[in-house]
Amino acid sequence: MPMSKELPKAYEPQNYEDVIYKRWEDSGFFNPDVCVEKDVTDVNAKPFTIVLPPPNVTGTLHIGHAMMLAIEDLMTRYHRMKGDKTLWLPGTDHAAIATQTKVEKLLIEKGIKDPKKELGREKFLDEVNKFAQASHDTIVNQCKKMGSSLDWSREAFTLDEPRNLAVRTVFKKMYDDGLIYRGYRIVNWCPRCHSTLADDEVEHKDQIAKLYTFKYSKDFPIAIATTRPETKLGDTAVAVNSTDKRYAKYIGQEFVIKNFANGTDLKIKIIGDENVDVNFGTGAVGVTPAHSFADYEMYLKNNLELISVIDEDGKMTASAGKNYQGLPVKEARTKVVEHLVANGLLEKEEDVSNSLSICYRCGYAIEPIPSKQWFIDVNKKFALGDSKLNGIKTGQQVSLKDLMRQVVDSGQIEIIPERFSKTYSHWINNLRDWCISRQIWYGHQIPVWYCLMCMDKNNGIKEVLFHGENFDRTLVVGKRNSADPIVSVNQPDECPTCNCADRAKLIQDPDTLDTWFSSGLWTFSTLGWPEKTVDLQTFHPTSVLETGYDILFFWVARMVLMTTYVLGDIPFEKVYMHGLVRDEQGRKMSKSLGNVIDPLDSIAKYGADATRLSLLLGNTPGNDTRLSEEKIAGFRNFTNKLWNMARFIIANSKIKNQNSKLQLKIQNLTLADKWILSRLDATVKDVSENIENFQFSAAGEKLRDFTWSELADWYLEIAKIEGDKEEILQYILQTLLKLWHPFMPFVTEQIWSEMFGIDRMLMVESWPHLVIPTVVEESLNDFNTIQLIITTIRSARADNKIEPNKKIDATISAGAKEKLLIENSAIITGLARLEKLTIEKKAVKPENAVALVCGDMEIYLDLSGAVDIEKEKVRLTKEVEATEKFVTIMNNKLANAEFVNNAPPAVVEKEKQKLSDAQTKLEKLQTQLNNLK
RNA sequence: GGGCAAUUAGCUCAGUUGGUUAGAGCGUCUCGUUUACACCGAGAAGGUCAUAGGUUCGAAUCCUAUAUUGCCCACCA
Repeated sequence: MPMSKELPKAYEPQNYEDVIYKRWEDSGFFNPDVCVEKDVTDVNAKPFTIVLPPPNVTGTLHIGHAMMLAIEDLMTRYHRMKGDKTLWLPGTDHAAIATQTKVEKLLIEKGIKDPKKELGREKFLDEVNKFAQASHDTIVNQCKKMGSSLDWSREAFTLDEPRNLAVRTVFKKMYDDGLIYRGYRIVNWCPRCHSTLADDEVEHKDQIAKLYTFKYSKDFPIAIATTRPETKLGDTAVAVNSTDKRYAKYIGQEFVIKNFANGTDLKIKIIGDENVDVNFGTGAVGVTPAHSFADYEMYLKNNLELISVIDEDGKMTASAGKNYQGLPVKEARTKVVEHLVANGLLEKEEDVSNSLSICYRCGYAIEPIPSKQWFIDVNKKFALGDSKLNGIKTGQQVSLKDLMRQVVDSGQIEIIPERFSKTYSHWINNLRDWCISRQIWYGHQIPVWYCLMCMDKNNGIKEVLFHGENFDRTLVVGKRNSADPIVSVNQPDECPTCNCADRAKLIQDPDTLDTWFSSGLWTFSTLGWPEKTVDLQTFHPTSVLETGYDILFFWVARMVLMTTYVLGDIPFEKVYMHGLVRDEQGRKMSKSLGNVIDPLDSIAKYGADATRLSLLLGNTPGNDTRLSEEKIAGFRNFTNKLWNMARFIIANSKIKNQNSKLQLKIQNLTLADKWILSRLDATVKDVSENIENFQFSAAGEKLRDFTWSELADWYLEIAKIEGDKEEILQYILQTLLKLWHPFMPFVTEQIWSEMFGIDRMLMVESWPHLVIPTVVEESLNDFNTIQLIITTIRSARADNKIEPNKKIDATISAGAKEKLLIENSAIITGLARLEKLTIEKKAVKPENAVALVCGDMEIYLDLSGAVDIEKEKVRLTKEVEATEKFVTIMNNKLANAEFVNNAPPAVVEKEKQKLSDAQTKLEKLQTQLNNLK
């Protein structure tokens, strides 16, 4: 492959990106089983695994996903180059409620009024699957556009057959261990989604509500306050604090209110409860066991009656009386209030702020209603099988909560940033049993069957068994004598109780599982569990789980729960949490605000590399970050800068380096060479460390600073002056491309291929190591001296408005540094644009020269009368003042015995050096100032 | 109501265990078509690190209050 020396002047990402991705993919190197011949072959290659947090198949990826992909690809590419056996495993999530809701909406827009009813379960699911497939394809394409080096051969879906088997297997195991149970209790119900929600799927929105204070009837002795008068039709008690002198005497009494609010009769028992706040409202609470979690607790404690007055559609039930039956809650509220007013029962109506519970998927108000549902018991103790958990023995009695808490407390799982560990612990402490059944069709159907034969032989107890539109809602069946349903991984052939083998009599629970049940298994279900696969053995526990802090509870905690329970092991060693991507004003990006940055647009306009950099740099772990188009454009500029640096180096290189096994000759290096190499080494070291420590932004910033401010601004310019640098420039460029590759894979790979052809891919090159055995501290200082001289002269030129093209003469009085300056005078002359440079040991000020202080040297510039003496005086005076101030501060500091005695000697020594430097400088400045006068 | 965070240059943010005369990018100003790059180069201006106390030889950094902002959790009816 001949070297192309004519690279285009500007880097145009769209000309290369797709081609490069295809080349990567075709190479097979995304798959860790495909080996690469490495310079250093590590037979014991360490596995490094990340599972991709599966994006929901509800649509397309947003910029937050792009950030996730950028960070994970960075880690993946870094570890791959380091020689680890690196797997980044892709997949998508069926996102049950979200996807079903979305498809329903789309079908309604298409003109189907009630999609579920009109299509039926099977046809409706066909529609959902079609949508999910299309969405999946878009997502995969977007991942590729971002340059994600995912191993597509292992792709998984939370609802595919292998994952379904994992779900069924875990369900059965949990049921057998007594951790899954079916119970009748208050659940969060979304009347719009027609399903239960887990506690953490409920969001809270602050609102101003009306608080009504009233009595049930004229004869009732206690007034109560409520924001939901319509629920009072289901009240069965009034709770007061037993220490409350006003009401204590009533505790234990029962009152009957005839035809409350023209609805129904109420039987109210007065109970004492310590949780009632004497100072809020009237100090008395109407207890509605069926529609309040708190009241439900009182119901259990006090053996009250439970009357359900709101149904699954958010409408009043028959129990509320026939005047209310079928009314939406808001209308019922109005009606109750009207009654209270009309009968003089309302004592007060005031505005209070409280929080409204809403569904996190659709925003609709949640109703707490009693319902029979499946739950996971998080407090029940069970014997843990094989334990690889720190501090928990095999066979030990533990609860799921114990497991979740222990692995983080013990440090076996590290959460980054650390503060999220606290949030996590707090959440676990407040965790209640997890309601896992959902009354929707899209998802893993619960692996439970009921035998109709057994149920027919009922003992007279009736209950509504199932929910759901399509299921016969009037199906009222008896409780089986044997209370246990049939829980099985696969459809049972016969009923173990009555032995009937008629499959038609065995009906499966129509409900599906919470989507997080299946995503909780993600780290091991994707690796083939419940089969004992090589993948599972090799890649589990995974190394890092990288995700947004917004799903710490939903997902991260659930994975910890499931994995510790099922495998007795942790799902991942580290959790790295990134923040949200916001717009330039700090607002959330949303379609309605029109402030969305679509990653695909950004890639099309600025390239995938620039898009990635804008998401990787300038932020810190766990903190939200603001993104603007200007920021992305800035990084586009940088990719172009790198391109042009490479263009320059390649164009000036005579070396046809086909194998890149470049042996740098460390002898015969100039000062600048030593400097840049030691800076490069330091950069390699810093960048590696930063990446290992999850400081991706810091890593990228250091790399950028090296690339732009040191390599481009200084060394490349020096290389033009000193010449004969092909070898070292090649070395630097190659190393630099490797370092940048995890951040911006496309442009680096493209440059690499311009140098070596397409047969050798940068993606699988070895991560660079250090070349200079020891850091040459002296070289660094010496080079800094040269830099300082050049900047000082440049600055003086600018201050005195010397034309950039006009060359001037300079004399440097250098003392001990004379030799150094003579050796590097070409650099100084070139970069400071000098005609003639004279270096002397002793200061002799030429005629018409302006004098500058530069460290412990003096510089005289022949500006041929261009100097503005007055301006120069002002400048010098300012500098004298600043230096004087500093000298004073340092003098005081060093005169302070306590500082000298207490501070570490190294610090004191450093301060002394600073002072003496400053004093030398001050003397010279003052002399110069005096000379001007 | 409880908890967590943030408050540093005009803007966006760094500042890793207390030892800096407090940094970067963008923006601003001045100058510039030097054959890698105007998606560029050179130079410059700009901050009493929210406020008030305290600890310390030494505080942007640790502690205590206060203010403002954001987020999370929570059954005050």
